Amino acid sequence: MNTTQQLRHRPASIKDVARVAGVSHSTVSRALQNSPVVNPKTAAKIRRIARDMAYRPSAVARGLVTQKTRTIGVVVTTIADPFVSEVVIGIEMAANDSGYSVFLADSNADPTREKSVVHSFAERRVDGIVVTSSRVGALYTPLLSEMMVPIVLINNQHPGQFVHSVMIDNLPASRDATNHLIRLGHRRIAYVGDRYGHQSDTERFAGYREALAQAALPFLPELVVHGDGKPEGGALAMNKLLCLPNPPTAVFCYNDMTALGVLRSIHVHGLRVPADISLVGFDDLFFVSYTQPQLTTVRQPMRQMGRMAMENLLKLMLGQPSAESIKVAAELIVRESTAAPRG
Amino acid sequence: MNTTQQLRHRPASIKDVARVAGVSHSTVSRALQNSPVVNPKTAAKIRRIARDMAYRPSAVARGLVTQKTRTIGVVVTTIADPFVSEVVIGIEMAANDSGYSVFLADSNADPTREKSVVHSFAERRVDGIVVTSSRVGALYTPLLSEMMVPIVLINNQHPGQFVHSVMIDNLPASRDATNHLIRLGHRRIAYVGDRYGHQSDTERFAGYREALAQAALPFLPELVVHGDGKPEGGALAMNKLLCLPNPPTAVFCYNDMTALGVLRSIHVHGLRVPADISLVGFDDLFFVSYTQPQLTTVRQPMRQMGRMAMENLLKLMLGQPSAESIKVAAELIVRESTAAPRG
DNA sequence: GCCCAGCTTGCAAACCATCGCCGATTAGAA
DNA sequence: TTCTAATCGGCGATGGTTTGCAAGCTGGGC
Repeated sequence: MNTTQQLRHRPASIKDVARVAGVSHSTVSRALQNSPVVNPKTAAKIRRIARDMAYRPSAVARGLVTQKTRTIGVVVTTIADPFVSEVVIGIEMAANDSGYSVFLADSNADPTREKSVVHSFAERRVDGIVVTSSRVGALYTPLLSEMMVPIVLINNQHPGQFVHSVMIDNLPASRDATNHLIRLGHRRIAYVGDRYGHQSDTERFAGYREALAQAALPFLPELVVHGDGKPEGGALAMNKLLCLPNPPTAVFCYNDMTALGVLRSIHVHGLRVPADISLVGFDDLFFVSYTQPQLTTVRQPMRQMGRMAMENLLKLMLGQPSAESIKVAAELIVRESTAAPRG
Repeated sequence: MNTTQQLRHRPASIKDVARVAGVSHSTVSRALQNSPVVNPKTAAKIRRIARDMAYRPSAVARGLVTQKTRTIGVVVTTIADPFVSEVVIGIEMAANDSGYSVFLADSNADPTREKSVVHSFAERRVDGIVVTSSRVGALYTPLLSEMMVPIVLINNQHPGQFVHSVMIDNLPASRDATNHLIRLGHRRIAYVGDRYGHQSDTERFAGYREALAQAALPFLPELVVHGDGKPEGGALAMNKLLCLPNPPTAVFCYNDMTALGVLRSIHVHGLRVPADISLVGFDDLFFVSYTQPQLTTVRQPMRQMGRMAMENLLKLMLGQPSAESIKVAAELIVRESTAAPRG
């Protein structure tokens, strides 16, 4: 049952390899880095021995001398959010392509956790940080920049010279989505937002208003409600809308998770999508092509955004010039959940 | 735009703190570890100075001398799978509670990636590894054990003294789910599995057969099809079942992702759940309470399983005795997608 | 007034790699 | 044969911590 004894074994060090190969440890180091100064035959021999001994250079020792860990930290509110996990995949793939490993930390939007996450990243001496969080706490950013490490924010912006960002171009995306509903003939279009104060929400809301204004439709404050970016909040918010004396004929949601709850609420009230109410989401998460009906939504290239964030971070870490803020275009995906209003 | 200059700044080292405090660096080290041998007044002073200087001990230097990195590696097929991300949350929370950081790596079930992931974990000198993968490649496990590092597998088992595991108790869970359908009066119950050769699939299939046998129902091979653990595969598999001259009246799926595709396929064919066909999933992912209808499924305590894996790993790393294989019970959650067969 | 015990604190080694610098070996040319 | 230069490889410092050991200082007991 207990295997402690064998597990205590130390991995081979560069000196072990050197001893076996009959050379100094510096030569081993150079040979394994394909340095041109070491004799090809010696190098080949060393490499063979290293392979046979299953030698793996210690990244921790290397990190100590080079002062670079080739490690990045990724902070997310929760990896359980499908949007977040898609982004993380993009980050991780790009990181791996460049030989970086990623530390993952969930903050759960808890200030205490956020603080401890940042501290732990600081102690680990990560070379850079990517933050995917709908909200970058005021308390939080100074902490981050104090580390003197490049940071890239996803779908969030923050003044500060240490902090770059990759964002979806919310305004036109949300304008397009709202326009789509307007063109179908809807006049009472609701907006179900995220919690207050989140930047993406503010921008998407602005796009919604802009589209209404351009179509000379009145803005009706009672048609704007707020969820929590999750299905539960969406359902609750939709319940409110359905209690209105004159409910909306179409609903534009802050994101797909919210739309999922909204859809449920509509069904529970015995109404149908899109016959009674049209519905548009945001993100294009995997499950929205499997809801009944399939959801019309705004696609964010999540993996690509993750990749771009990492590539931006890489430039930052190498001291190369890079864009302070990258905006990426979203795409409206029309599926089955939107139609002309009844009558 | 470019901030290289300031970013090149080095974080304070223990010697910097020592210089300011007018003591040796060893005293600083001891003071910050609350060692009882250092004078309380000196310790307090050192701690204050360290705080003011925003000193963070370097985990990399510490790792080099202690030969422990307080770091674990987590390998997953893909973090985009909601089952996986829930498990990872559990792992991460438990890891954080004990001061461990986690390296995340997606393998995408690609042997080349798997190999490079293991190598990178080896170089990083992780103290332990958790693997959440439906399949632990034959190629893969020897690589892992060669590292001489404790490993915990989730929903997977593999002979080997280095490898422990946390598993859902598939057989009774799947028997219960099938029995639920049998009790409702179904006699033609299909099983939509994962790809061949995955252990969970084999066990869930066994539970299904056992329930049929106990109820003296015939086993009908044509009612067993295989997806890929994802919605796409589920939809394809269900299409096949619906082409049968005598299609099933109920379907038990390997997992919820598969069930999502199955549900879609049923709708596309103009049939309804549960009126025409009953449907049972497995996992209880967040979205199955938001499908139409809400899915009856088998709940796996995913976060808890992640936590247990980490706690088991912790014991292993400390050389404490620990269970080789932990089985956790699943729970059938009856919702709206199951009913008595028509007629 | 002296010795010794017991607190504190400092010294130095060790962990494992990288890399600048210098010395040694060898080959080639004069 | 000897000198030069090129090629190859070793020495040792370095990075930031932990920790065993030794030494310094203080104060108490005789």
